[in-house]
Amino acid sequence: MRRTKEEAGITRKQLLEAAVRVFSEKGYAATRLSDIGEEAGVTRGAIYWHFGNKKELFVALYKERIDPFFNVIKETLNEDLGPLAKIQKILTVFFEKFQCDRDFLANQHLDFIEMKIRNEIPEIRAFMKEREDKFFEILIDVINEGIELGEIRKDVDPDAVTSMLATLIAGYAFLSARNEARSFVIGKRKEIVEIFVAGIRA
Amino acid sequence: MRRTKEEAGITRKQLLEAAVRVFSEKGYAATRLSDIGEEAGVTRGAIYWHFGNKKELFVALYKERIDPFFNVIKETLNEDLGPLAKIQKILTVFFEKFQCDRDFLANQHLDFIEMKIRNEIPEIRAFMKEREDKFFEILIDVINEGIELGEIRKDVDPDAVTSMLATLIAGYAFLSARNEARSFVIGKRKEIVEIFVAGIRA
DNA sequence: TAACTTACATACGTTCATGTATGTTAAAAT
DNA sequence: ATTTTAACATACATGAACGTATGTAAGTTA
Repeated sequence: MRRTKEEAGITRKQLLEAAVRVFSEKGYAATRLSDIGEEAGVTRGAIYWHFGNKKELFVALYKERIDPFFNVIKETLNEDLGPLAKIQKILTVFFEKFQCDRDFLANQHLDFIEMKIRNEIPEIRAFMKEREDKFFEILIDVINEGIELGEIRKDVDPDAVTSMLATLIAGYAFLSARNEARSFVIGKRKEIVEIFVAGIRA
Repeated sequence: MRRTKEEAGITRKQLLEAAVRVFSEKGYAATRLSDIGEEAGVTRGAIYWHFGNKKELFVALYKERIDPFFNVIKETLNEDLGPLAKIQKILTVFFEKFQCDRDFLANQHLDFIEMKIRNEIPEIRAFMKEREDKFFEILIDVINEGIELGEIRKDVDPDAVTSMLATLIAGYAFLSARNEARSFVIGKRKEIVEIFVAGIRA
């Protein structure tokens, strides 16, 4: 039964992918390691071999998945666009990701779950905070730039704009995750972005 | 040990109150009925007597708690205000409630939990959808009124405004629930409302 | 090719929460 | 006053999931 290193790597990946699906469907506490094993076509033995235990599987998963999430922002910021257009695009891209990329959605769902077990795994807390802080920092810079260029109202608080962006993303993610058989909120993403932009445009 | 009917009613209430606290702290799967019992100063026996089992306890709790939630909106809508001011106030009241009223936040937390166990309890789904649909209907009317009165831009989609409102509420609730040691998003609620209103004002 | 190790599978023990069955006491009912 | 029953507490049975210990066959190294 002994697999090659390459094959073992594949199993590991399959386990992580299975874990995203099961965790995001059932939540952390309610998923059994046997569920994940079945999804991946192996037994729990494989999980204990690769990750040690349930908690560490989750942490590994979380760390692996969260960076691509933030990279969406980085990529958008590197494009050749004005500050306001960048802000607009970030929201748009996020919303579209939530709608199209089911894996991405499941990933965000993990964040909700993580909320619950955050107390159990303080390690994740710091990990997440670091990235969020950086995200906020960069966005505030962009908004300030927009204000200087006269694209964004001078009387808005950059912190507030960033906060609102975070609120919209979190809210949309939550409503998407509920997936209330195409709740019509999901269909209005373009218009929501428009209203947001109208609210800060100079 | 036999209590009077009055005393039994009190125990029931205390059980529900304990349940909100424990469920919202630990999540559905991770809370033990003994936890709730301890919080309420009784044993699990009392829970089984009053509610039958864990699932039905949650359903009872959810149904009892969700109506006051929507009543916040109703009350605001009955006030003597213009359409735009009503919309603004609804958001403001929600945000303030989330910040000040811990019980209110806990209720919203129940909604997060419900999301995950929804498949197990289809009964709740219809219950919730009914109320949300009504909420949306009323709001759309208010927005249309605002458009007719010239308070709100003629070119915004009332559905979109309502969706955005729901998104902001869900997002703010989520970020409040995370309670990231007063994440500064929470402090920007006034400004977020202002930006939203600016985005739809005629 | 023999010895060793990897990558799992299988079997086992233990914990722990649920639900149920039964016990108990005091309030209602008669 | 006695009987009944409501409102729990206690004890128990069941099962599920975790983690661990052990088995094992195939790769890897010497």
